[in-house]
Amino acid sequence: MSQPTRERLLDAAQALLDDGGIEAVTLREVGSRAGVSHNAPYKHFASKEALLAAVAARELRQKAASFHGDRDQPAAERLRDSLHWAIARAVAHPNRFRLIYGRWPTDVAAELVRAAQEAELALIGLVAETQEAGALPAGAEPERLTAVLRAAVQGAAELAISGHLSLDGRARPEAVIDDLLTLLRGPE
Amino acid sequence: MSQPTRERLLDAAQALLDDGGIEAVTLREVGSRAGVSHNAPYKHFASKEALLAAVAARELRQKAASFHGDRDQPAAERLRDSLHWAIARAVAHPNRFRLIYGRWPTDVAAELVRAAQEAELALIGLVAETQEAGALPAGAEPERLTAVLRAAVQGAAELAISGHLSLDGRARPEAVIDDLLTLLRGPE
DNA sequence: ACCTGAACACCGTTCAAGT
DNA sequence: ACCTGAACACCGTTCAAGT
Repeated sequence: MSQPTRERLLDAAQALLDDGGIEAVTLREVGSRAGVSHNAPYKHFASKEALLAAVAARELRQKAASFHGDRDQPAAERLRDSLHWAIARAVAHPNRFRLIYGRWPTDVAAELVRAAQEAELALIGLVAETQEAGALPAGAEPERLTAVLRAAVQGAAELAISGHLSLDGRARPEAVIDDLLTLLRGPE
Repeated sequence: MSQPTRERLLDAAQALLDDGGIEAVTLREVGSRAGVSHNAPYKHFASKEALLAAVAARELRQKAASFHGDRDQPAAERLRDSLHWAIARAVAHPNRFRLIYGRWPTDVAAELVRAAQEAELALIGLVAETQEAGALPAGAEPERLTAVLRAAVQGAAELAISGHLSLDGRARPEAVIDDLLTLLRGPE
């Protein structure tokens, strides 16, 4: 109750999103759960879409903040942990994942990309370290190698969430990433 | 006009989806474009969701049908073409792509997975052929190698569509797949 | 500065009725 | 078998008004 209304609105929207998907997020229910009327959100957000964009941006910032890892661990392990963490997060909160990468007007999409930049740069650094440690091909540009890993993580997470990862539905998305890392490490 | 109403409803829904995203698909507009009333769709589909599921299934079947390729080409080229085609299709019709892999009740999701099985099996066969041709690691199980490639394709397409593929937005998703294929081919 | 209640246009769905 | 028009509950958004 001591939280400001804006934060309570964000929390309520996120909880509704997690529980019932995007169509469960109505301003009337958001307002009700935050203890205000159904149009009080308009005093804090320009529209329902702006409220959802704030939820998405908050999730992206939290993702970026978790990309530091133990400095004691080898780079290859930290990289693997980071990629696994991203997948676990997507599987744990699939509707947030869908929200972030869903359909947005261009200006909102640009803001979300900006919120993801910190995590992207941290990942590129981790990939470069792993290359130096000999656990990834040294010849490849870190940016391009990172793009390959990010695409695999994104796709494995989305296929797992939607049930398309394997025909029997038993394949685990983390195993796909482990296979990729093993294959990239090479035969030697 | 000679088309049955059911087909006209599907076409109208797909056109609205392509043009304005999922929120532009209203039964009133679908009916109007198909030349019927706003609730005539209920005589052909149980709900709006069932109509959208039929649009998604149709798109998936078309995807499967395009996975044969020229028998004259080497397997590695056919594989690369198939993966590029899947990405190009997603970029050309991003809202159909989002619809297919979006949030569905479990029974609908299962039906969509079934509609994608044919394409999945064809891809596994193509990967196995490419392994035999020496353009992919021979030691890996074709199913697991296919899962890696599918995840990368899915993720590269989604990141490209949402603008998250690269910070400057100039990276192309097809290049990510080419990089992956080159890396997997190995240093020899 | 922040909130409320009424109102408006729009939507998915149901239902009784029509051919 | 296929379709229509009215009706219902619900939604995002706007607006005048209140503290």
